[in-house]
Amino acid sequence: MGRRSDHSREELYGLALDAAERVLQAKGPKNLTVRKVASEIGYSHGTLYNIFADLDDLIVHLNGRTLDALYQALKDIPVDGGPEAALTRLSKGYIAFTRRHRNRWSLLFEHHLPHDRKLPEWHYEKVLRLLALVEVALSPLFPPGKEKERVHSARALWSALHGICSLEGSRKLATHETAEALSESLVAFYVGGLTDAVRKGRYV
Amino acid sequence: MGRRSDHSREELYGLALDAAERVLQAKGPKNLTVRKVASEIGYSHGTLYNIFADLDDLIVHLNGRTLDALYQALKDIPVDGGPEAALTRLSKGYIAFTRRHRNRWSLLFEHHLPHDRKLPEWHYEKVLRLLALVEVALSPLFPPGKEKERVHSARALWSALHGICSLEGSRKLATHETAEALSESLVAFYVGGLTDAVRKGRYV
DNA sequence: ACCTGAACACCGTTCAAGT
DNA sequence: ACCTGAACACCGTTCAAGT
Repeated sequence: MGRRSDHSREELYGLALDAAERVLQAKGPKNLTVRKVASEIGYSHGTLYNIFADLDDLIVHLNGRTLDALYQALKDIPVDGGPEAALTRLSKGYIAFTRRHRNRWSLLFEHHLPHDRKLPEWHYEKVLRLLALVEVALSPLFPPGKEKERVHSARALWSALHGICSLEGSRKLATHETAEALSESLVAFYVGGLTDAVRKGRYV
Repeated sequence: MGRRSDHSREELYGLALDAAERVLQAKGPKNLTVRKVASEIGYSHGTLYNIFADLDDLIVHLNGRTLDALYQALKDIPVDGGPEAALTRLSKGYIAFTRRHRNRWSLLFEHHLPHDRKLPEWHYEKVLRLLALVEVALSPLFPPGKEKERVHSARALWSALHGICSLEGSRKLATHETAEALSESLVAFYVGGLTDAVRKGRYV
């Protein structure tokens, strides 16, 4: 056969990732295959290798879109009313996203590149943009000069929330505490302890 | 061909899981295949289906062993010196385990059964046994009658620690905070806030 | 009763051949 | 320049056939 040029390279890129998201959402990570994505967009499987280096590369780009979608879901959440209120709202938004997009969110964290390959720089930028939202929510607790401590707390809370959603989704926690309940108390006690430490001048 | 009975069914079960752990540790989850495990123990791949229902079933049993190994690694950690000290020691033990057995630990949490299948009861018992260690460490903070609140806190801390180790292992946190540092401050502030709340009679 | 290996329906990846 | 599909080296799973 040969060139069809029904779609430009950019269109094909978008179509492929749209199709990949549909397959992922409907059939789960195990069924996200090069061949299914190709057939979904009406091209042969070989064509996908013109757009992506391989399946790992396709997934990395798909995960980039998931990070963008997560940012869009969280970026307009108000951060007034103090750290605890702000972080509780952020957590609820995050939890809602993981529930609505369970498979996309799972793939984001459960897909691993081979050890000799690294994620592109833009992946980390997308993550940092999300972490910045947590840092803003925490900022009332950290005076200028304590940026490193604020970053540290944002990482800790982000990781903790990740773990809560991860175990809820995988149903491996052996009980039925909701992610909301766990994160709410975690945020409350963590911010409580942090506030107290800050008052005494003890950071991290 | 036919029966060899070089090994009893029980021996075969143990040999297969030993081999699976070796393959997993050396080559990662993606290379943990029925055929590689079978060839590792010198049997044809068909034989594994006499011992396990399928690959998922083999992995569930392998994960059971990982939970046992984790329990063995944590069960003798002293819980004296107060909740913060005890939880810090538990966290360090947990983190060390995830580092030493990265692939086994990843498979434990990243393997998912199809939606219509559920984990065996003994899996949850093994998880509960681990959570009980956290509950014991927390017990000085919870008087009799507050068991539900203690369970809740143990779940929250366990999930949070899981998230910290998970993101560290996957290198998706975009920074180089160690799991030790994150968990140490998390435990300190969480226990600090919890202690304060308890003093004021406010649980969960 | 247990074990084998052919057979089947899938994979990811490559690449000569076509337009 | 782009696209196809055969080819290859793998998978998981089943099961008739052998001992």
